[in-house]
Amino acid sequence: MGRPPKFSTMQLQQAALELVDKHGLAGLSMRSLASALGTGAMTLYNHVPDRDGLDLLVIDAVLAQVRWPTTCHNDWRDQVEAIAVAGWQAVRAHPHVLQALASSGLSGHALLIAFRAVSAFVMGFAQAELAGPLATEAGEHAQDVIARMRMLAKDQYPRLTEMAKVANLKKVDLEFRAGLRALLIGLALSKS
Amino acid sequence: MGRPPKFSTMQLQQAALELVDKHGLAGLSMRSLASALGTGAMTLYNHVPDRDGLDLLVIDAVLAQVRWPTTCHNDWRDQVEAIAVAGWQAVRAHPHVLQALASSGLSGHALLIAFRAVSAFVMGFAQAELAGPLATEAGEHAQDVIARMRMLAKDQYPRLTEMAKVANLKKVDLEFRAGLRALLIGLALSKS
DNA sequence: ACCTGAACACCGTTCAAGT
DNA sequence: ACCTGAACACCGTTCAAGT
Repeated sequence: MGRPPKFSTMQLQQAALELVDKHGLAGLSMRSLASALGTGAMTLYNHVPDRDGLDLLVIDAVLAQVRWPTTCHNDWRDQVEAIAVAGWQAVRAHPHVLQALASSGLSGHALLIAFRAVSAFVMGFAQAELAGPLATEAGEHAQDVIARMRMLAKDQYPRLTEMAKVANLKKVDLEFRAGLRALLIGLALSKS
Repeated sequence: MGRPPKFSTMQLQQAALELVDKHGLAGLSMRSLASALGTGAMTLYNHVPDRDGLDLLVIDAVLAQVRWPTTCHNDWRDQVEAIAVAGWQAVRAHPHVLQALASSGLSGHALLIAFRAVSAFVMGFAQAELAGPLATEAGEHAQDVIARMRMLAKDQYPRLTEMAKVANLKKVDLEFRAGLRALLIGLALSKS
Protein backbone atom coordinates (compact mmCIF):
# COMPACT_ATOMS: atom_id res chain seq x y z
CA MET A 1 0.00 0.00 0.00
CA GLY A 2 1.49 3.32 1.20
CA ARG A 3 4.51 3.63 -1.03
CA PRO A 4 6.99 6.49 -0.84
CA PRO A 5 7.04 8.58 -4.01
CA LYS A 6 9.84 7.78 -6.39
CA PHE A 7 10.48 11.42 -7.26
CA SER A 8 10.14 14.71 -5.45
CA THR A 9 8.40 17.56 -7.20
CA MET A 10 11.68 19.43 -7.12
CA GLN A 11 13.34 16.64 -9.04
CA LEU A 12 10.68 16.95 -11.70
CA GLN A 13 11.07 20.73 -11.78
CA GLN A 14 14.82 20.52 -12.14
CA ALA A 15 14.67 17.90 -14.87
CA ALA A 16 11.93 19.77 -16.73
CA LEU A 17 13.76 23.09 -16.59
CA GLU A 18 16.93 21.41 -17.77
CA LEU A 19 15.06 19.93 -20.69
CA VAL A 20 13.53 23.28 -21.65
CA ASP A 21 16.84 25.09 -21.36
CA LYS A 22 18.48 22.52 -23.57
CA HIS A 23 15.86 21.85 -26.25
CA GLY A 24 13.27 24.57 -25.91
CA LEU A 25 9.72 24.23 -24.71
CA ALA A 26 8.95 21.91 -27.60
CA GLY A 27 11.48 19.49 -26.16
CA LEU A 28 9.44 19.07 -23.02
CA SER A 29 6.85 16.32 -23.20
CA MET A 30 5.44 13.74 -20.86
CA ARG A 31 7.52 11.13 -22.54
CA SER A 32 10.74 13.12 -22.81
CA LEU A 33 10.65 14.18 -19.17
CA ALA A 34 9.80 10.67 -18.07
CA SER A 35 12.65 9.12 -19.98
CA ALA A 36 15.01 11.83 -18.71
CA LEU A 37 14.08 10.57 -15.25
CA GLY A 38 14.42 6.98 -16.34
CA THR A 39 10.78 6.09 -15.86
CA GLY A 40 7.55 5.74 -17.79
CA ALA A 41 5.34 8.59 -18.90
CA MET A 42 2.47 7.61 -16.66
CA THR A 43 4.52 8.06 -13.51
CA LEU A 44 4.37 11.81 -14.01
CA TYR A 45 0.62 11.80 -13.55
CA ASN A 46 1.24 11.22 -9.87
CA HIS A 47 2.77 14.69 -9.63
CA VAL A 48 0.96 16.60 -12.32
CA PRO A 49 -2.63 16.58 -13.62
CA ASP A 50 -1.82 16.88 -17.32
CA ARG A 51 0.62 18.19 -19.88
CA ASP A 52 -0.04 21.82 -18.95
CA GLY A 53 1.05 20.99 -15.43
CA LEU A 54 4.51 20.52 -16.83
CA ASP A 55 4.57 24.13 -18.00
CA LEU A 56 3.54 25.33 -14.58
CA LEU A 57 6.28 23.21 -13.08
CA VAL A 58 8.84 24.97 -15.21
CA ILE A 59 7.41 28.39 -14.52
CA ASP A 60 7.48 27.75 -10.80
CA ALA A 61 11.06 26.59 -11.08
CA VAL A 62 12.04 29.85 -12.72
CA LEU A 63 10.09 32.03 -10.32
CA ALA A 64 11.64 30.15 -7.43
CA GLN A 65 15.03 31.27 -8.65
CA VAL A 66 14.05 34.94 -8.62
CA ARG A 67 16.03 36.76 -5.95
CA TRP A 68 13.19 39.04 -4.94
CA PRO A 69 14.50 42.26 -3.43
CA THR A 70 14.21 42.19 0.36
CA THR A 71 14.73 45.74 1.61
CA CYS A 72 12.75 48.93 1.18
CA HIS A 73 13.43 51.95 -0.94
CA ASN A 74 11.94 55.25 0.03
CA ASP A 75 10.62 55.79 -3.46
CA TRP A 76 8.16 53.08 -4.34
CA ARG A 77 9.09 53.43 -7.97
CA ASP A 78 12.58 52.26 -7.15
CA GLN A 79 11.00 49.28 -5.46
CA VAL A 80 8.94 48.31 -8.47
CA GLU A 81 11.92 48.81 -10.73
CA ALA A 82 13.94 46.47 -8.55
CA ILE A 83 11.18 43.89 -8.74
CA ALA A 84 11.04 44.20 -12.50
CA VAL A 85 14.80 43.86 -12.75
CA ALA A 86 14.83 40.79 -10.56
CA GLY A 87 12.06 39.13 -12.54
CA TRP A 88 13.69 39.96 -15.80
CA GLN A 89 17.06 38.58 -14.76
CA ALA A 90 15.47 35.31 -13.71
CA VAL A 91 13.60 34.95 -16.97
CA ARG A 92 16.68 35.96 -18.88
CA ALA A 93 18.58 33.03 -17.47
CA HIS A 94 16.11 30.69 -19.14
CA PRO A 95 15.16 32.20 -22.49
CA HIS A 96 13.22 29.18 -23.66
CA VAL A 97 10.84 29.49 -20.75
CA LEU A 98 9.51 32.75 -22.18
CA GLN A 99 7.10 30.90 -24.37
CA ALA A 100 5.49 29.10 -21.48
CA LEU A 101 5.30 32.25 -19.41
CA ALA A 102 3.71 34.25 -22.17
CA SER A 103 1.17 31.73 -23.29
CA SER A 104 -0.47 30.72 -20.05
CA GLY A 105 1.61 30.66 -16.93
CA LEU A 106 1.14 33.80 -14.97
CA SER A 107 -2.38 34.57 -16.09
CA GLY A 108 -3.50 31.16 -14.99
CA HIS A 109 -2.62 32.07 -11.45
CA ALA A 110 -4.97 35.01 -11.37
CA LEU A 111 -2.12 37.25 -10.35
CA LEU A 112 -2.55 40.90 -9.53
CA ILE A 113 -3.08 43.35 -12.31
CA ALA A 114 -0.07 45.37 -11.36
CA PHE A 115 2.23 42.44 -11.25
CA ARG A 116 0.86 41.31 -14.55
CA ALA A 117 1.65 44.68 -16.01
CA VAL A 118 5.22 44.49 -14.86
CA SER A 119 5.64 40.96 -16.12
CA ALA A 120 4.04 41.88 -19.42
CA PHE A 121 6.76 44.46 -19.77
CA VAL A 122 9.41 41.94 -18.84
CA MET A 123 8.14 39.63 -21.57
CA GLY A 124 8.00 42.42 -24.09
CA PHE A 125 11.51 43.51 -23.31
CA ALA A 126 12.93 40.04 -23.46
CA GLN A 127 11.26 39.43 -26.80
CA ALA A 128 12.56 42.72 -28.12
CA GLU A 129 16.02 41.82 -26.92
CA LEU A 130 15.95 38.60 -28.90
CA ALA A 131 15.09 40.44 -32.09
CA GLY A 132 17.70 43.14 -31.72
CA PRO A 133 19.36 45.55 -29.30
CA LEU A 134 17.26 48.30 -27.81
CA ALA A 135 17.71 51.96 -28.50
CA THR A 136 19.19 52.54 -25.10
CA GLU A 137 19.43 56.30 -25.25
CA ALA A 138 15.78 56.80 -25.92
CA GLY A 139 14.45 57.66 -22.51
CA GLU A 140 17.14 59.71 -20.90
CA HIS A 141 14.99 62.73 -20.26
CA ALA A 142 11.91 60.99 -19.04
CA GLN A 143 9.92 62.73 -16.37
CA ASP A 144 7.47 61.71 -13.69
CA VAL A 145 3.88 60.74 -13.86
CA ILE A 146 1.56 60.82 -10.89
CA ALA A 147 1.97 57.64 -8.85
CA ARG A 148 -1.36 56.94 -7.30
CA MET A 149 -0.71 53.27 -7.80
CA ARG A 150 1.28 53.31 -4.62
CA MET A 151 -1.83 53.52 -2.44
CA LEU A 152 -3.63 51.19 -4.76
CA ALA A 153 -1.00 48.56 -4.30
CA LYS A 154 -0.97 48.88 -0.53
CA ASP A 155 -4.70 48.76 -0.11
CA GLN A 156 -5.79 46.27 -2.69
CA TYR A 157 -2.79 44.19 -3.58
CA PRO A 158 -1.05 42.99 -0.44
CA ARG A 159 0.85 40.33 -2.29
CA LEU A 160 2.48 42.89 -4.54
CA THR A 161 3.29 45.02 -1.52
CA GLU A 162 4.84 42.04 0.15
CA MET A 163 6.99 41.41 -2.85
CA ALA A 164 7.99 45.05 -2.84
CA LYS A 165 10.29 44.78 0.16
CA VAL A 166 12.91 46.06 -2.15
CA ALA A 167 16.64 45.43 -1.99
CA ASN A 168 19.35 47.98 -2.62
CA LEU A 169 20.25 46.51 -5.97
CA LYS A 170 23.87 47.14 -6.92
CA LYS A 171 24.27 45.43 -10.22
CA VAL A 172 21.26 46.32 -12.29
CA ASP A 173 21.52 45.90 -16.00
CA LEU A 174 21.88 49.35 -17.48
CA GLU A 175 20.50 48.32 -20.82
CA PHE A 176 17.41 46.96 -19.16
CA ARG A 177 16.89 50.20 -17.26
CA ALA A 178 17.26 52.19 -20.45
CA GLY A 179 14.87 49.91 -22.25
CA LEU A 180 12.40 50.20 -19.42
CA ARG A 181 12.53 53.93 -19.68
CA ALA A 182 12.07 53.83 -23.44
CA LEU A 183 9.07 51.63 -23.06
CA LEU A 184 7.60 53.87 -20.42
CA ILE A 185 7.93 56.84 -22.70
CA GLY A 186 6.31 54.93 -25.50
CA LEU A 187 3.49 53.91 -23.25
CA ALA A 188 3.02 57.21 -21.53
CA LEU A 189 -0.21 58.29 -23.18
CA SER A 190 -1.83 60.18 -20.33
CA LYS A 191 -3.74 63.17 -21.40
CA SER A 192 -1.89 66.20 -20.06
CA MET B 1 1.99 20.68 -65.35
CA GLY B 2 0.90 24.23 -64.41
CA ARG B 3 -2.12 23.59 -62.25
CA PRO B 4 -4.16 26.37 -60.67
CA PRO B 5 -4.06 26.27 -56.87
CA LYS B 6 -7.05 24.63 -55.27
CA PHE B 7 -7.24 27.15 -52.45
CA SER B 8 -6.36 30.80 -52.03
CA THR B 9 -4.31 31.85 -49.04
CA MET B 10 -7.30 33.86 -47.90
CA GLN B 11 -9.40 30.72 -47.87
CA LEU B 12 -6.85 29.07 -45.62
CA GLN B 13 -6.74 32.12 -43.36
CA GLN B 14 -10.48 32.26 -43.02
CA ALA B 15 -10.83 28.57 -42.30
CA ALA B 16 -7.95 28.62 -39.83
CA LEU B 17 -9.29 31.62 -37.95
CA GLU B 18 -12.71 30.03 -37.82
CA LEU B 19 -11.20 26.88 -36.36
CA VAL B 20 -9.26 28.82 -33.74
CA ASP B 21 -12.27 30.90 -32.78
CA LYS B 22 -14.35 27.78 -32.38
CA HIS B 23 -11.98 25.35 -30.69
CA GLY B 24 -9.02 27.39 -29.51
CA LEU B 25 -5.50 27.31 -30.84
CA ALA B 26 -5.19 23.66 -29.85
CA GLY B 27 -7.98 22.91 -32.32
CA LEU B 28 -5.86 24.07 -35.21
CA SER B 29 -3.68 21.42 -36.76
CA MET B 30 -2.53 20.50 -40.21
CA ARG B 31 -5.02 17.71 -40.25
CA SER B 32 -7.96 19.60 -38.76
CA LEU B 33 -7.54 22.53 -41.12
CA ALA B 34 -7.14 20.22 -44.08
CA SER B 35 -10.26 18.27 -43.28
CA ALA B 36 -12.17 21.51 -42.67
CA LEU B 37 -11.26 22.36 -46.24
CA GLY B 38 -12.16 18.89 -47.42
CA THR B 39 -8.65 17.95 -48.45
CA GLY B 40 -5.58 16.10 -47.23
CA ALA B 41 -3.05 17.46 -44.77
CA MET B 42 -0.25 17.56 -47.29
CA THR B 43 -2.09 19.99 -49.52
CA LEU B 44 -1.44 22.71 -46.96
CA TYR B 45 2.29 22.47 -47.53
CA ASN B 46 1.76 24.20 -50.82
CA HIS B 47 0.73 27.33 -48.97
CA VAL B 48 2.68 27.10 -45.75
CA PRO B 49 6.17 25.84 -44.86
CA ASP B 50 5.26 24.07 -41.63
CA ARG B 51 2.89 23.97 -38.68
CA ASP B 52 4.08 27.34 -37.35
CA GLY B 53 3.05 28.85 -40.65
CA LEU B 54 -0.51 28.13 -39.63
CA ASP B 55 -0.12 30.38 -36.60
CA LEU B 56 1.23 33.17 -38.75
CA LEU B 57 -1.69 32.70 -41.08
CA VAL B 58 -4.09 33.24 -38.21
CA ILE B 59 -2.18 36.21 -36.86
CA ASP B 60 -2.15 37.81 -40.26
CA ALA B 61 -5.86 37.21 -40.54
CA VAL B 62 -6.47 39.04 -37.27
CA LEU B 63 -4.12 41.90 -38.06
CA ALA B 64 -5.78 42.26 -41.44
CA GLN B 65 -9.04 42.94 -39.65
CA VAL B 66 -7.56 45.76 -37.60
CA ARG B 67 -9.11 49.03 -38.66
CA TRP B 68 -5.95 51.05 -38.32
CA PRO B 69 -6.66 54.70 -37.66
CA THR B 70 -6.19 56.77 -40.80
CA THR B 71 -6.12 60.44 -39.76
CA CYS B 72 -3.75 62.43 -37.64
CA HIS B 73 -4.12 63.75 -34.15
CA ASN B 74 -2.14 66.77 -33.10
CA ASP B 75 -0.93 65.01 -29.99
CA TRP B 76 1.11 61.98 -30.97
CA ARG B 77 0.05 60.31 -27.75
CA ASP B 78 -3.52 60.34 -28.96
CA GLN B 79 -2.31 58.67 -32.10
CA VAL B 80 -0.55 55.88 -30.29
CA GLU B 81 -3.53 55.42 -28.03
CA ALA B 82 -5.76 55.08 -31.06
CA ILE B 83 -3.42 52.47 -32.49
CA ALA B 84 -3.43 50.55 -29.25
CA VAL B 85 -7.20 50.68 -29.07
CA ALA B 86 -7.58 49.45 -32.62
CA GLY B 87 -5.18 46.59 -32.08
CA TRP B 88 -6.81 45.64 -28.86
CA GLN B 89 -10.29 45.60 -30.38
CA ALA B 90 -9.14 43.33 -33.18
CA VAL B 91 -7.50 40.91 -30.79
CA ARG B 92 -10.50 41.05 -28.53
CA ALA B 93 -12.71 39.76 -31.30
CA HIS B 94 -10.65 36.57 -31.38
CA PRO B 95 -9.64 35.73 -27.82
CA HIS B 96 -8.19 32.36 -28.68
CA VAL B 97 -5.67 33.96 -30.99
CA LEU B 98 -3.96 35.60 -28.01
CA GLN B 99 -1.90 32.52 -27.38
CA ALA B 100 -0.44 32.53 -30.85
CA LEU B 101 0.23 36.24 -30.72
CA ALA B 102 1.96 36.06 -27.39
CA SER B 103 4.12 33.05 -28.01
CA SER B 104 5.76 33.91 -31.29
CA GLY B 105 3.79 35.88 -33.81
CA LEU B 106 4.73 39.50 -33.60
CA SER B 107 8.23 39.02 -32.32
CA GLY B 108 9.01 36.75 -35.21
CA HIS B 109 8.40 39.62 -37.58
CA ALA B 110 11.12 41.72 -36.01
CA LEU B 111 8.65 44.48 -35.44
CA LEU B 112 9.57 47.81 -34.00
CA ILE B 113 10.31 48.14 -30.34
CA ALA B 114 7.64 50.71 -29.80
CA PHE B 115 4.97 48.71 -31.50
CA ARG B 116 6.05 45.70 -29.51
CA ALA B 117 5.66 47.68 -26.34
CA VAL B 118 2.14 48.66 -27.24
CA SER B 119 1.20 45.15 -28.23
CA ALA B 120 2.75 43.79 -25.06
CA PHE B 121 0.38 46.03 -23.21
CA VAL B 122 -2.51 44.87 -25.32
CA MET B 123 -1.66 41.28 -24.45
CA GLY B 124 -1.31 42.06 -20.78
CA PHE B 125 -4.59 43.88 -20.69
CA ALA B 126 -6.46 41.17 -22.52
CA GLN B 127 -5.04 38.56 -20.18
CA ALA B 128 -5.94 40.64 -17.17
CA GLU B 129 -9.43 41.09 -18.55
CA LEU B 130 -9.88 37.36 -18.78
CA ALA B 131 -8.91 36.94 -15.13
CA GLY B 132 -11.15 39.70 -13.80
CA PRO B 133 -12.25 43.29 -14.32
CA LEU B 134 -9.67 46.02 -14.03
CA ALA B 135 -9.60 48.68 -11.37
CA THR B 136 -10.84 51.27 -13.80
CA GLU B 137 -10.52 54.32 -11.58
CA ALA B 138 -6.87 53.84 -10.91
CA GLY B 139 -5.30 56.30 -13.32
CA GLU B 140 -7.59 59.28 -13.34
CA HIS B 141 -5.00 61.75 -12.22
CA ALA B 142 -2.15 60.62 -14.38
CA GLN B 143 0.21 63.30 -15.68
CA ASP B 144 2.69 63.67 -18.50
CA VAL B 145 6.05 62.24 -19.11
CA ILE B 146 8.48 63.66 -21.58
CA ALA B 147 7.73 62.34 -25.06
CA ARG B 148 10.99 62.18 -26.87
CA MET B 149 9.80 58.97 -28.42
CA ARG B 150 7.94 61.04 -30.97
CA MET B 151 11.10 62.01 -32.75
CA LEU B 152 12.46 58.59 -32.26
CA ALA B 153 9.52 57.07 -34.03
CA LYS B 154 9.73 59.47 -36.94
CA ASP B 155 13.44 59.10 -37.51
CA GLN B 156 14.06 55.45 -36.84
CA TYR B 157 10.77 53.67 -37.16
CA PRO B 158 9.02 54.69 -40.36
CA ARG B 159 6.68 51.76 -40.26
CA LEU B 160 5.32 52.79 -36.90
CA THR B 161 4.98 56.33 -38.14
CA GLU B 162 3.13 55.08 -41.14
CA MET B 163 0.76 53.17 -38.92
CA ALA B 164 0.31 56.26 -36.84
CA LYS B 165 -1.87 58.06 -39.35
CA VAL B 166 -4.41 58.16 -36.63
CA ALA B 167 -8.15 58.24 -36.99
CA ASN B 168 -10.52 60.35 -34.97
CA LEU B 169 -11.79 57.41 -32.94
CA LYS B 170 -15.32 57.90 -31.73
CA LYS B 171 -16.14 54.71 -29.94
CA VAL B 172 -13.15 53.85 -27.83
CA ASP B 173 -13.67 51.42 -25.02
CA LEU B 174 -13.61 53.40 -21.80
CA GLU B 175 -12.56 50.46 -19.71
CA PHE B 176 -9.62 49.88 -21.95
CA ARG B 177 -8.57 53.49 -21.67
CA ALA B 178 -8.82 53.39 -17.92
CA GLY B 179 -6.87 50.16 -17.80
CA LEU B 180 -4.24 51.61 -20.06
CA ARG B 181 -3.85 54.52 -17.70
CA ALA B 182 -3.63 52.23 -14.70
CA LEU B 183 -0.90 50.26 -16.37
CA LEU B 184 0.96 53.39 -17.31
CA ILE B 185 0.92 54.56 -13.73
CA GLY B 186 2.15 51.20 -12.58
CA LEU B 187 4.94 51.24 -15.10
CA ALA B 188 5.93 54.85 -14.72
CA LEU B 189 9.17 54.43 -12.88
CA SER B 190 11.18 57.26 -14.33
CA LYS B 191 13.41 58.99 -11.88
CA SER B 192 12.11 62.56 -11.78
C1' DA C 1 2.95 23.25 -60.50
C1' DC C 2 0.10 21.38 -57.54
C1' DC C 3 -2.14 17.54 -55.11
C1' DT C 4 -2.31 13.28 -52.41
C1' DG C 5 -2.14 8.81 -49.47
C1' DA C 6 0.84 5.76 -47.01
C1' DA C 7 4.21 5.51 -43.65
C1' DC C 8 7.17 7.10 -39.78
C1' DA C 9 8.18 8.83 -35.49
C1' DC C 10 6.22 11.19 -32.39
C1' DC C 11 2.37 13.02 -28.85
C1' DG C 12 -1.18 13.03 -24.37
C1' DT C 13 -4.20 10.22 -21.96
C1' DT C 14 -7.39 6.07 -20.58
C1' DC C 15 -7.37 1.79 -18.73
C1' DA C 16 -6.44 -2.18 -16.31
C1' DA C 17 -3.04 -4.39 -13.74
C1' DG C 18 0.74 -4.59 -10.61
C1' DT C 19 3.23 -3.60 -5.57
C1' DA D 1 -0.44 5.10 -2.45
C1' DC D 2 2.23 4.87 -6.04
C1' DC D 3 4.02 2.83 -10.32
C1' DT D 4 3.69 0.89 -14.98
C1' DG D 5 3.03 -0.98 -19.94
C1' DA D 6 -0.20 -1.59 -23.60
C1' DA D 7 -3.44 0.57 -26.34
C1' DC D 8 -5.98 4.48 -28.46
C1' DA D 9 -6.55 8.49 -30.94
C1' DC D 10 -4.17 11.92 -32.19
C1' DC D 11 0.04 14.89 -34.22
C1' DG D 12 3.77 16.99 -38.01
C1' DT D 13 6.46 15.69 -41.74
C1' DT D 14 9.12 12.70 -45.41
C1' DC D 15 8.57 10.30 -49.37
C1' DA D 16 7.22 8.63 -53.58
C1' DA D 17 3.65 8.75 -56.76
C1' DG D 18 0.01 10.91 -59.26
C1' DT D 19 -2.08 14.96 -62.71
